Parts: sequence; C-alpha cells; structure tokens
Amino acid sequence: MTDRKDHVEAEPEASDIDESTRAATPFSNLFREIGIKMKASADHRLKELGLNAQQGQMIGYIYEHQERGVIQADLARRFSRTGASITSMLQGLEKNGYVRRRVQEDNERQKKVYITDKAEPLISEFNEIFKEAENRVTEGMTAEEAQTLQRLLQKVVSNI
Amino acid sequence: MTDRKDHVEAEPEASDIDESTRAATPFSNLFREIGIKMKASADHRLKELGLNAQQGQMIGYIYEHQERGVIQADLARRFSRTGASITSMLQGLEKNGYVRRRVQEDNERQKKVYITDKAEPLISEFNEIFKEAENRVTEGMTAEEAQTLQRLLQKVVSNI
DNA sequence: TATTGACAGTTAGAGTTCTAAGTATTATAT
DNA sequence: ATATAATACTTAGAACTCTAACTGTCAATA
Repeated sequence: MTDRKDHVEAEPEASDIDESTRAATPFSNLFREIGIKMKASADHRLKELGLNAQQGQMIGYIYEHQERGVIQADLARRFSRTGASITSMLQGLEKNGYVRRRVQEDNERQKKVYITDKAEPLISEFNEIFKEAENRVTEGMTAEEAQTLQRLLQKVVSNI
Repeated sequence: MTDRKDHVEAEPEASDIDESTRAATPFSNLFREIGIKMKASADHRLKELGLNAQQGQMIGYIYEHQERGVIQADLARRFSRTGASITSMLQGLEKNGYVRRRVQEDNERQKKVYITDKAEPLISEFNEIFKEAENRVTEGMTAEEAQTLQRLLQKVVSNI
C-alpha cells in the first residue's frame, strides 16, 4: 500500500516488474528466474511432506536406481555437487530415516545407498508433484512450440 | 578408467549421460542443468576477483540502481531472497569493503545500500563476464531461434 | 612386492540460505 | 490519542554448500 519509492530522489520511475525483458542479459535473467520459481514451487509442495526439493529429487533418484546400485559418487555426479555435500545431505536423510547406507563388500571404499520403508510411500507423491511442475512449464504452448523449446534448451546445455 | 558399474547386479546398462533427454521430466532437468552450469561458469570467472556469482550480481544491481536508492527489501525482492539472507550477504560484502549501508533519515527502518570505491572498478569486468555468458547461451542459433527461445522462456516464466 | 597414485568418503570451517522470533519504526484504525 | 498492524531489519539456530585437508582402500607400475 505504501509507496516505497517515496524518498529522496523520488523520480516517477516505471515499475520494476519484467525487468528481465529490458536488461542487457535477458537469458541469464530468465533462466535465473525460472530456476528460482521452479525450486520455490517444488519446495512449497514438498514442504507438506517435511522435505525440500533437493531431498525429494535425491530420494526419487535413489529409488529409481537402487537396484542397479547407487553410491555417493553417483549422486555427486548426477546432482553436480561435491562429495562433501552428498555426505552432508545423506547424513541428514539418514538421521531422519529416509535412506540407509551400507559399505560395499567387494569395494570397501564405496557405500551403497538405499531408500527405507519410510520413504517408499512418498515416491508416488513426488512423481505427481514433479509431473505437475513439468506440465505447467509448457502450458498454453502448442506441441510444436514445446518441442522447439526442448530442442533449443538442449542446445543451450551443450553451449554452456 | 575403472568401471564403476562393476558390482553386484552388473547389468550392461547404457551410460548415464544425457539422461535428461530420456527422463519423464525433461524440462525440469534441462532447467536444473542449465542453472547449475551457468552458476558454475560465472563462479569460475568471478573467482579471480574473490567473489561469487551472487555477490557479483548483487554489486552490479546496486551499482545500477544506487542513484535511485536501493534498500535491502529491494534486493530481497529482486533476488527472491528473504530479508535475513540479504542481511547476511550484505554483512559479508560490507566486512570485505564492497558496500556500505546508511540508515535513511526520512525512514529510520530502512537502510540504503551503496557501492564503495573498492567495488567500482570491478563493475566493467562483471559486465563483460555476464555478457560473455549471455552470448554463449545462443551460440550456434540463428537470430530467429534466439528470439523464439526468449519468447518461449518468457511464457514459461508466466506459467510457473 | 613395495611404492605411488587414484578413488570414496569424512571432517572442519566458512558462507549462504532458510524459518522463527525479536526490536524498532512508521502507518492505520478506533 | 492510543492501540493495532505493517514494514525493515537483525539475530539465532539449522541445513546445504563449498574448499581443503584427512583417512582408508584399491589399482597401476616399477
């Protein structure tokens, strides 16, 4: 309600919204904004389950791959995090009873990671939440536009 | 060199790379990957200056807007962070001499934020680094493709 | 076989982020 | 005019992240 611009150099400026369309770095700003919003959205939904987005993704990934065997280094690669970060995250998830870790018999350097019974019933909810987020991205686009977007994003990935 | 898949359920699986193209949530994965890569790239470049990407963006934003007057709540809005995060970040930047803060005379709740002389010479380097990153995004695209990408990304922003 | 190097994971310490609770100031309403 | 609410910022405590240094295990090689 109050006008926060009502101070010293009170110039009648345009609103700040949609700044990314005027900036010299529109793509950086767009990607940053999208990342923030998607994370916020996922965090909001997963909060009911007592987890955050990163934890949800990690549990989902472990679930999908645990039969093949997942070690911490796999998670570090997959989520572009350092080994120390993975240790910290898994310690948290283990403390709260969502995962367990077991040293490999054939290679004692490695620890394999598994989902617990406590985490299993959450998987289907995760999938639903992530699928909803996925669908919202392309809302109001034609199938062709969505396909073009995906193709161009893949190009961006290979560029950077 | 070693085959890290050489353990218990040793199935001859396809490699993990490019998983985002097969996943059920290609857009989420693409955006996550792009975000991680862009941040890593910016961090790497700004490291020579003793700063990280977030600090660089914040200093740049303050520089661009300090004549109009920037208070902490503006930064929180702009960067989608809580007030507490901004306090913490600015305490760090202030300790290292990049910004200074001054309580407003006409509203003692607010603190205006300014760039110091120490930070000023870095601005042009920031701009160059961010512009390079921006250009790399659309490398190998036609002007029309880049325009399409920007348009679709704006649609994504409004969708989520 | 013994050394050397690579790999997997941990810890310690620092920075960033969050939530929750708090102080102080300003605006609104009764 | 006084009480209430909204705003701006800070602090405390926790979680996640990083780098650097460390332990322990396995692989390569001389």
